[in-house]
Amino acid sequence: MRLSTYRSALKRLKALGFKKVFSDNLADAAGVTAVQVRKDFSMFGISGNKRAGYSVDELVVQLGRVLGKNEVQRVIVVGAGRIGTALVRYKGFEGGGIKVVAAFDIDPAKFDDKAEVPVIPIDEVTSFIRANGIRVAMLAVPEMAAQRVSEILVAAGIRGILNFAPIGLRSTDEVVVNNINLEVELENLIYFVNAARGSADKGEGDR
Amino acid sequence: MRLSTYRSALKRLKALGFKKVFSDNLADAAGVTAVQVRKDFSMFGISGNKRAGYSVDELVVQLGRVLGKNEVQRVIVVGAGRIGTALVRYKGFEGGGIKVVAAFDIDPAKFDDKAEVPVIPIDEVTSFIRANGIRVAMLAVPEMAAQRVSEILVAAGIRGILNFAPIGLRSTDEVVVNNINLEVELENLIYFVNAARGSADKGEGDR
DNA sequence: TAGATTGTTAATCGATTAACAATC
DNA sequence: TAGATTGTTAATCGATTAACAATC
Repeated sequence: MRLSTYRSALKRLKALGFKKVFSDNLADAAGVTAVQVRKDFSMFGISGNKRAGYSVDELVVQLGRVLGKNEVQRVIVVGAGRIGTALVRYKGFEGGGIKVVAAFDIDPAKFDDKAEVPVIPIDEVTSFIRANGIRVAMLAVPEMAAQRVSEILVAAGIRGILNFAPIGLRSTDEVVVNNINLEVELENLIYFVNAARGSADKGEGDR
Repeated sequence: MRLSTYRSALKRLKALGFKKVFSDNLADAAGVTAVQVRKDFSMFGISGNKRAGYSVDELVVQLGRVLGKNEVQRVIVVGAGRIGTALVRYKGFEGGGIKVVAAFDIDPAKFDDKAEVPVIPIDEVTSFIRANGIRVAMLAVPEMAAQRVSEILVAAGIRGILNFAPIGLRSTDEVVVNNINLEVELENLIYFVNAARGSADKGEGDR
């Protein structure tokens, strides 16, 4: 599913002043081929104009529709360590209709009720999720805690987890998990770099 | 290329006390099927024992060999903001033969020569890369700077970039790029969560 | 031996690409 | 009209899975 990637690329093209885009502009910006763009769009009923490509503004709306961007998505961050804090402050979410509404931690030294994004005791995460109808969480707790915390989140009603703990959590019927394991990503990259060094193999960085 | 994922899963199993693993242990831990594990292994000439699976210690060595883990990989972090700092301090790299040797930033307030991982002026990144033969960098600078900085890195000799800036950099003959766009990852997850809500569709988090 | 497991060959599935018709 | 572009059908490619032989 590359629609989010297209949306991200489209925002950049729009910032550059594009009013219309052709499938190969988007392909370039997203790192795929023009045919892939058109095929992906047609699968979601997004269509352009034969000779004039796609209107940027219309495309923003159409991608937003498919991706459920009509309303702001409220998410929480669990674990207010360095990665958790970076996620709370991440600028890239702001323009994208994603709002981090709270962070949770076990360490009292990190609690902060007054902050723009409050840091709340982890004990209160279940009631917070229920009271606010939160469905998506970013998980940035230590490896040891990840499994247990994720179970608590799912029990409370979380249906999607973006997991930064270095332990592959599994998607189930109840929850969709997207794992980002930084060591795996970096190690994989190093593998391709080394492979490229030896052979004339070009190699591409995963995903 | 899932070998890094297997290696990560294997380390966890080892920590749990496993001396031997079967392909389905690894499959479980890595989130794939047992046949995929065996096929992947056989493609890289990694073999086990018919009735006794794989010796954990031997497998560690064999995966290490393929992944080039005989020597410590030295990497740099470019951009010492919140994400950059989180990467510098990331615990998960330590056990994995990856060492962050320096961070770079443009802001003098962040410079720190004495730190365990020094923060060095970005002006010195080219000479540092050349002097130390660094080949891999993690890029965590603002979107605006990402393209330009990446060109500087490649010119200096970097051959692999793990890019956290929200702009898709392209792999070329000179450099392998692995992009991690947090907004795209999260938005994609939200899409699957919403899809699962409506239909009985289960959905899986990309990659 | 019977059962469990690896490793491989062939079949299936899904995704990408090639080719091209439609049309602005 | 000619040329550029979309959208789709069919062909290709690669990856996953099914089936099973080998063997500890």
